[in-house]
Amino acid sequence: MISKELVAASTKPMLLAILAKGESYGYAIIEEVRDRSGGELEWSEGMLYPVLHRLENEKLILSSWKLGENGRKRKYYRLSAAGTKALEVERKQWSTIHNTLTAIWETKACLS
Amino acid sequence: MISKELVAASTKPMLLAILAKGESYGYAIIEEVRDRSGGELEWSEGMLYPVLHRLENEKLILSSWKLGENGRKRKYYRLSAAGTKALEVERKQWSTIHNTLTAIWETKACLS
DNA sequence: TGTTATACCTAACGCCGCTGGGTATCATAC
DNA sequence: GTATGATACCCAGCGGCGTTAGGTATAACA
Repeated sequence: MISKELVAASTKPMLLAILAKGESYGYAIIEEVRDRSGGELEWSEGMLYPVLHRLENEKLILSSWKLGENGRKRKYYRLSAAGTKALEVERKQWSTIHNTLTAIWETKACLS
Repeated sequence: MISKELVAASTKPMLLAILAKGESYGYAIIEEVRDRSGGELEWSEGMLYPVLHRLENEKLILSSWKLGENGRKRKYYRLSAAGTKALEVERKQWSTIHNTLTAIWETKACLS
C-alpha cells in the first residue's frame, strides 16, 4: 500500500506520461497503472476522475467522447501542447527530489 | 519551485533519512535540505515543525533539549527503532513509484 | 432476468503543507 | 545601549486533494 502523499505526488506526472504515449480513457488508465506497477498501484475511480477533470480545466489535457470497439461510450483524453510542457516540468521536479533523496540515503550508507 | 504534492510526499522520507545519519535540530535540518538539493528545496519552519511533532507523536523520532555550541537551546531529534523501520518502508514505496514512473517515461521515449 | 464488468460521476471528510503570524536569545553594528 | 538580523522554537487558519462511499447507465453473460 502506497502512502496517500506519494500517490498525490505521482498522480499528475504519471497521468501526463501515460497520455503522452497516446489518448486513453479512465478505465483503461487505471488498468495500465496497475499493470505498469506490477499490481502495487491501484488507482480508484473516485481519485482519478476528479484529477482528469482538474487537468482538463487547466488545459493540460483535452477530452472527446467516442464509441469504443465494444460499443460503449468512452471519454478519451489526450495531451495538449501545454500538457507536454507540464510533463517536462513534472519530470524535472521529480528528478530534483529523487536525486536529493538518494544523495542523503547514500551518505547514510557510507557512514554505516 | 517544487510542487506542494511532491514536497508533501518527500518530507517524511527525507527527514527520516537525515536523522538516520545522526541527531539534528530544526534549523540545521532546513539548512541541510537546502544544501543537499543545491538550493532547489527550501523548507519553511511552519512546515517543518508540525512534521517533527507529528513524527515524534508517531514515536518514529525522539527529542531532547540540549545546549548548542553557540549557547542556544536546541531541540535535538534522533531516530527511534520504529523510525528506522519506517525509513525502509518509505524507501521501498518511493522506489516502487519511481520505477513505475520511469518505466512509463521510457516507453514514451521508445515510441517517439 | 439478474449479475458482472465496463464506464462515468459526485459529496463529505480528513489530512497536511502553506501563509502569516508570535516569542525569545545572541551577535553585530551604529 | 539599542536597533537589526540570525538563530530557534511554536501555532492558527486556509485550501487543495485523495479517500470513502456512494450513484447512474449500458453491454455481456448466465
